Amino acid sequence: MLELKFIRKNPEVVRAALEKRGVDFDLEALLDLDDEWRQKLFTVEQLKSRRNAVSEEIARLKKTGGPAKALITEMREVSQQIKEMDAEIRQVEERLQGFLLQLPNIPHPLVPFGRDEADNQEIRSWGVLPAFSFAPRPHWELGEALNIIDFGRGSKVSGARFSFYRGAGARLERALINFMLDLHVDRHGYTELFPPFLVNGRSMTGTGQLPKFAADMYKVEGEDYYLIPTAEVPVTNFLRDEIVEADSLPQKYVAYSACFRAEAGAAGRDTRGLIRQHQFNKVELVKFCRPEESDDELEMLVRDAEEVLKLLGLPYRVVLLCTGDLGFAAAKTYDLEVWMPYQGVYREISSCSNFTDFQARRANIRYRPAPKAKAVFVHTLNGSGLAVGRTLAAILENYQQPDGTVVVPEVLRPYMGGLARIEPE
RNA sequence: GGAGAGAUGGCCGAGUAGGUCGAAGGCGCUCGCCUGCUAAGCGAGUAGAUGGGUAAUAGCCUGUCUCGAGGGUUCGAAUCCCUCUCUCUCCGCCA
Repeated sequence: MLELKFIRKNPEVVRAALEKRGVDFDLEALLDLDDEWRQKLFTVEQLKSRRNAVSEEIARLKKTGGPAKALITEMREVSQQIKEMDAEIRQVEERLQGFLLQLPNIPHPLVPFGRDEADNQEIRSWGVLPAFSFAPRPHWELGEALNIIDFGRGSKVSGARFSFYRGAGARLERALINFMLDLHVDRHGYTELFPPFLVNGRSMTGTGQLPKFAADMYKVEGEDYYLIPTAEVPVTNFLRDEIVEADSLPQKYVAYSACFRAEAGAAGRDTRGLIRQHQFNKVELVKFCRPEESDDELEMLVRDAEEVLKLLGLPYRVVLLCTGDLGFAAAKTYDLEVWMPYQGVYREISSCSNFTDFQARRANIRYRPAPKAKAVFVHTLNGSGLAVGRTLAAILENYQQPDGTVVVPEVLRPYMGGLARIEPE
């Protein structure tokens, strides 16, 4: 959410941001509404001021036995007016709030202009693409042949885009989660959280999923519970409505969670394999920091996520999203894309964003720069570190052998009971 | 799920026969004084949000709202009524 005052004073900045994003938004309507709101507010506050003054006067008169009758009658009238105006103002505020919640964040100045993902900028790449003496197979074939992933039973038990991991597959998934958590906790200094997987509507609004993206999420029927699409939601809302200690910043958290996505509108894309599932596992990194730190913190966040891929020996590249591809709440985003040999493309495996104060304003997370100073909004950042299902898929494809077995990356073996190679059972 | 108790400022905690209560007191914090240092002591200050005015960021003046949330009664509500949420205790159930 942007600050109303900021929009009021810098409408051209907001307009330019919307244009860069290619977003259609009726800024004029918002500004008109703001005008209307302030006018009404001023009028009703004058009435209230009078009522407060006269009420005191009445109290005084009653004490001294003076005549208060006429005043009371008059105030009855005024109170009625106030009630009506308050109702009007509430309506205007609701509409105003509706507008504000739909307004995306302003892109960081360094974000390249572009229409869609084709205009994203490659920043750097790492690793040597594996050379195969045979045609590399897709991870879903490998997974089924090795009997470590079961898509058929997943759709029987739940539906399309659900799956079971089995045997070494289940263990590999778990190994990846533990490996990532350990890395970020022990080496990168994050504090581990294990969050709730169901959150309330207020939390979803805090991070920006609601009200705009309700269709992408699962909701528990009849209750104010949503299945989280990412641990970003519970972890960012961890500090909601709080004023945190200045010297506690930056605060860095890492959390494993299952993630649930309805993926409305994605039908037909990536129908096979682990790439796009309704439920998947992810290890998420979340940071809260001072505004002046967030640029650097984003760079460090990306490095922390990259480290996972390096240690796993998976080739990847880092891409800076252009204005048109940038997410609703993000000011700047780097995607990490891992090499997928079967399709011969890089696929997103992590998305690392600086949300500046956009989420913090919605979620009301602040800190005091100095002991007596006014509390200001922190900056929030997050990034996958990494999406586990996609990582497992990448391992299967990159580490596959001519005989269909898959070599387990060195760093995961301690987590796999020493297993060095996955063979069919 | 059942029964009961509670929700007040950064924290603790007064305040219910409705009217100078945005709120006593304490702690904490800030500034100053005092003091070889530290501690103690003394004095002053110390909620947030928001509209308007003024001021080239600070600040200052002024209005409004906020005592869990929402609604109601009333000229006037922290105080009365209704609904909801959360917390605690006991019971039940359960991993």
